[in-house]
Amino acid sequence: MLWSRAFIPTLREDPADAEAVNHRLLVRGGFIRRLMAGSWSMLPLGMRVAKKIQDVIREEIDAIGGQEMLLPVVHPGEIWKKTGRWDDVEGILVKLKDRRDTDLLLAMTHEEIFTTVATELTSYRQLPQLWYHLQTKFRDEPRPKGGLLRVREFTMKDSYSFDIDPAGLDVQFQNHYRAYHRIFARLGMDAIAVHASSGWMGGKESVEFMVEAAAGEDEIAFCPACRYAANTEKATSVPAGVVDEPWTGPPERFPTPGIRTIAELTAVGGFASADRQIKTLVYLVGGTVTLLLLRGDHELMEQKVVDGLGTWEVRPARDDEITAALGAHAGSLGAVGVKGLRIVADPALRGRVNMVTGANDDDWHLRGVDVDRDVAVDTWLDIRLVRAGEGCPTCGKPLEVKRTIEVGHIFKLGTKFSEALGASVLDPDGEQRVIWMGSYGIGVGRNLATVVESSHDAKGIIWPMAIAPFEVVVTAVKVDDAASMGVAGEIHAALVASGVDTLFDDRDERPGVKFADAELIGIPYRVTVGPKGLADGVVEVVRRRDGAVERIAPAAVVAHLERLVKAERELGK
RNA sequence: CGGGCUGUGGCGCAGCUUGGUAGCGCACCUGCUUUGGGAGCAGGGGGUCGCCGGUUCGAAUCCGGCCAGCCCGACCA
Repeated sequence: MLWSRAFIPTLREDPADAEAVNHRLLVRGGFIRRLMAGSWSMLPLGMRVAKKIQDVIREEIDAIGGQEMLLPVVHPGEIWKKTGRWDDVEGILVKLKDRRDTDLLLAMTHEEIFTTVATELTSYRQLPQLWYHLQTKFRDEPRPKGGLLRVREFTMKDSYSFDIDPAGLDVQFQNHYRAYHRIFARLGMDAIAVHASSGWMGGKESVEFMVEAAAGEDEIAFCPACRYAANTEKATSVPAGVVDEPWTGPPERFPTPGIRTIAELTAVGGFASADRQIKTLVYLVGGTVTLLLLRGDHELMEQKVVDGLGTWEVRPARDDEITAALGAHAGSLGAVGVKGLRIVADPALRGRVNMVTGANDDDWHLRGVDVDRDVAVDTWLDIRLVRAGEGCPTCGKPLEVKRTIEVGHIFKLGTKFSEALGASVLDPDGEQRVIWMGSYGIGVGRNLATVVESSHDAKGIIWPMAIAPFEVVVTAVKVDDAASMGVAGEIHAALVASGVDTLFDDRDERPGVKFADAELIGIPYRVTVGPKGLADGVVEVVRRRDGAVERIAPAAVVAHLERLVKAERELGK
């Protein structure tokens, strides 16, 4: 490929609206352009990388028995009504109508349609099956951001497994678990598998694959000692214990004029450190006013409430709802003596005595509260956000909390979709058996972006060989020097002939421009050909990763690069 | 959905307070000189100033509404 003929619109300056590294570098390097919020055009360079990522994914999914298909991106609403998701995922699901006024939707995922295809399965002899496609999804995210990290329209590889029983599902799930690790390794990323909340997928068990990155939106708890890892939506930990000073009598009221926060209360009297307070949050859970109790220094993880109480309708109560329920304002709330409201308490409060909490009377608090004695807890439920430094739930060593990007997610779906859509087979005994399903997703663009987030420097992107848009760029320093253009052209042709993906920078630009562009777009090796080097009988091979330079005879350079490129392509395999 | 900010050639920005000929840098085109880390000189092309309405003799500028985008939060495989 001649650079002079290629459409690679690099920008000298960062786009003004770009914050995330991948956003800055992919736009500046001419890989992508924005059409609207959360919607990006893939330019030639971006498409080259995306294709290579897709090829890696195909190879690994094919290797575990996947069969590629392509399912439609516009679905009839009818099928989604059968599984309940037409109504359940209100918001990000885009609905439309055709000319006959039929309800349609834009696919945000493909469980319904793969399951519809699977209704043709009739016998256990046909199982297991593993089907996948690489297809567009559209999710009307409330807030697209971070370049390619959170978008509305994107390409995803999603695979779906079909088995006669849970044991078969386990096998396919494990196969994906291993295939996903291989995929991320080949993309040059170190992915951590974590237990996750399944969200609206409604599965029984799910594992997310997370890559550490500052631009990430998820946090995971991670134990360096035993490798325990979980999304903080689900992670548990052993908080440092607190030794309570004994208190025998009943709770005692004390005045706290103007005190509204945990921090302010710690200063009153010196007996109410945050870990000796009970934090009382008022929520509406499934329409019911619910008190959520936490240790004063702990934070609520709402997703745990959603998962633990089994409803998506979870929101903080409004001020008027709070005063109607408890007769006081936020800042003076407590659960002592409260009747008729659901009370959910975090286990870190269990057995605690001599605690401080609000008296449900503005400007008054209670001390000497014995949780088990004084609070009518309906449900003990872990609703606490894990923090760095707390004990690992499996080995007790201190946990780390890392900011990460979710690059893949695998779900054990069970029989939810097959039951709703009637996908079943006859077993050896002639009995009708509902098919056990799993679904497994990897976002192509998000992975592309995550590689950039984790592999770049001040000059630009550093692509791993496996997915670099080009593997080598041959840079002619002086295009009106016939000798060096001749040598550069020969090297380019020979590299292409030997199967190396090579770009020939034949543009009539100053060397500085050419070097800067090559570094920005992140090509792993640059061969610099110019009169100065040729006078010494050499060309230069510069490695993008660390800038290492080798001076080498033109006649030897092609074989040398071919060896380097082919070795690096295999990294991670 | 709440808070903050921004919309002016392809990109980055000034001009708006105090209404009166739309400007700068980069990029682009032509010529000459230059050429191993984002060149110099000269000439040139390109803008409904986000949209609609209002005020005014006159609006990029003032007022109102709307739209779009970014950041924080809520939300969210």
